[in-house]
Amino acid sequence: MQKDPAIPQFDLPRLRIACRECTLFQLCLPLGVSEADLDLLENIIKRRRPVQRGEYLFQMGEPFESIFAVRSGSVKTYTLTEDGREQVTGFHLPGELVGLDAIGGGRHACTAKALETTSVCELPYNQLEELWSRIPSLPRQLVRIMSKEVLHDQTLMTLLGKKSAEERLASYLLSLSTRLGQRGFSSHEFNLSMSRNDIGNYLGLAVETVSRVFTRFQDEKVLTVQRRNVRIHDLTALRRISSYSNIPRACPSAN
Amino acid sequence: MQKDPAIPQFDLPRLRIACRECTLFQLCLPLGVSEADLDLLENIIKRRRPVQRGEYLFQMGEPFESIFAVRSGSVKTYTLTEDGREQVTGFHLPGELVGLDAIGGGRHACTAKALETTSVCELPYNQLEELWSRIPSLPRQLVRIMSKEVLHDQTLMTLLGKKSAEERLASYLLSLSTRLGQRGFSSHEFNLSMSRNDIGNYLGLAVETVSRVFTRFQDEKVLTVQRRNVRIHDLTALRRISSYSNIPRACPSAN
DNA sequence: CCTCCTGGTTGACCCTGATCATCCTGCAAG
DNA sequence: CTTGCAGGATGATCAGGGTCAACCAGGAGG
Repeated sequence: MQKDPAIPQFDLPRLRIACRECTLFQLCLPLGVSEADLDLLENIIKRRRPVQRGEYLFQMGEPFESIFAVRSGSVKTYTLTEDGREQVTGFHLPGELVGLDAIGGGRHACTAKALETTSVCELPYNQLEELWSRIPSLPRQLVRIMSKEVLHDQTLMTLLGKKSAEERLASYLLSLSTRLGQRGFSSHEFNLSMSRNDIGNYLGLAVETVSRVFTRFQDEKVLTVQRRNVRIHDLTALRRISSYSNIPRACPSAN
Repeated sequence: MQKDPAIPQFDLPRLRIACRECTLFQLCLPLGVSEADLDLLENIIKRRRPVQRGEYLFQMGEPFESIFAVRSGSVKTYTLTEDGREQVTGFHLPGELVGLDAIGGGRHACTAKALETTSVCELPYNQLEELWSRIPSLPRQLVRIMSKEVLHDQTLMTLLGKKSAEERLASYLLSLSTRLGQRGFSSHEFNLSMSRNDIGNYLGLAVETVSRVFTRFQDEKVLTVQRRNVRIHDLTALRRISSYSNIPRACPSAN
């Protein structure tokens, strides 16, 4: 536990990393914003002290104020179903935006919780909107990001509707692998910041099934896993498993 | 089959319904656009001749040019998976936008096919973007709509990941019922424009299961269904079924 | 060092829903 | 009227993965 007051000399410079120096520049909202306009954008960004594991960025039902960009660490978002159970809606890595689903409703539709020590940039949405007229690439990029989000969700729907347990976990690991790779981390060895419980919840599987499939993958020499550490040995195999090729009997080719 | 050339006196006035007279105004993109700016928007809208059942608005892989607003009828969108099978990603009713998932990628990520005779407004996206500087409420409304789309997809993920066959179909019918209601149609009797096949595909169920659940609902006097016609008798029951209340044993309340 | 506790693994069993096969129904074309 | 056919319904069987129960491993705290 740290003290609340400002922590001046040490943390401040670390927190003040400018967008133009940020390694995530290419993956984040500022993409396409000109050098000159970047200052305008940076002025509204609130850079927070790192969020500790288990702490919230925001909670479901809270009035919507800001969207957040993950700078380092990872965040899980989840909703509560009518009967109070958790539904994990996503895991967010550095460069990804969190809170987009709240723009339309005015309140947060999900809760965002840090899975590990995480730092984020907070973008007050009202101020962001005000910049749109001066930086037209800003709304354009936001819409593009949201479009990709929709696309991603559709992939997930296919996964949940059509894929087997093995296909789901393989797809999931591949997604993590490529996303981590794009961010400069190793794409064949990494630590899972989320529990088996979260993974299962996200993939529509029971924890036990996640465990079993992990061991099956291990038996087949596709990867090694011990606790949260994953080492992928055979990326090709993983890809083969993930794109499900259950022999379609006669290709019904619905109308 | 009609001739290609203009069809002047009869069709033109019907096709030229202005946004301000459109019953879908409240549900569509122009919401929030001022009376004065509406003309600017209308100038870029291409109103097409009705699309016949089975015809395409666009197909997967085509370069992205426009988004579409459904004016009447209905549209299904679907992608093809690696092995050539169909994955239905959504059904679109009047007032809803189609093609949003292509903005980020430059090509259409899904195919949009009319389920019945359908009329749409085509909005060339480049021109739409150019209007943003003059009509700031336009990008704001678009982002809001996309945010709701993301939200909707998340609900669907829950459905696919956690709900039983009965819960899925009940949720689906309720969604249709309310959406049709909002558009001035009856919310307790309607015709399904999509086949059992499409429904099953969308909900992650086999056709046979959809059939069986329909008959089960009928046995329980929740609704009557013959072929495509659905009459809901007990909306409350349907709601009860849809919000799954499988007694959670001990509420694992994952961390 | 022992204890507790959370998160993870493994085994036994069962149930929901997929698959396969057959049949039914309404409709369009000849 | 007959034929053909797509879409839909229904029954029998089977399996993937959920559920329950027990067990294990590592880290925190006394």
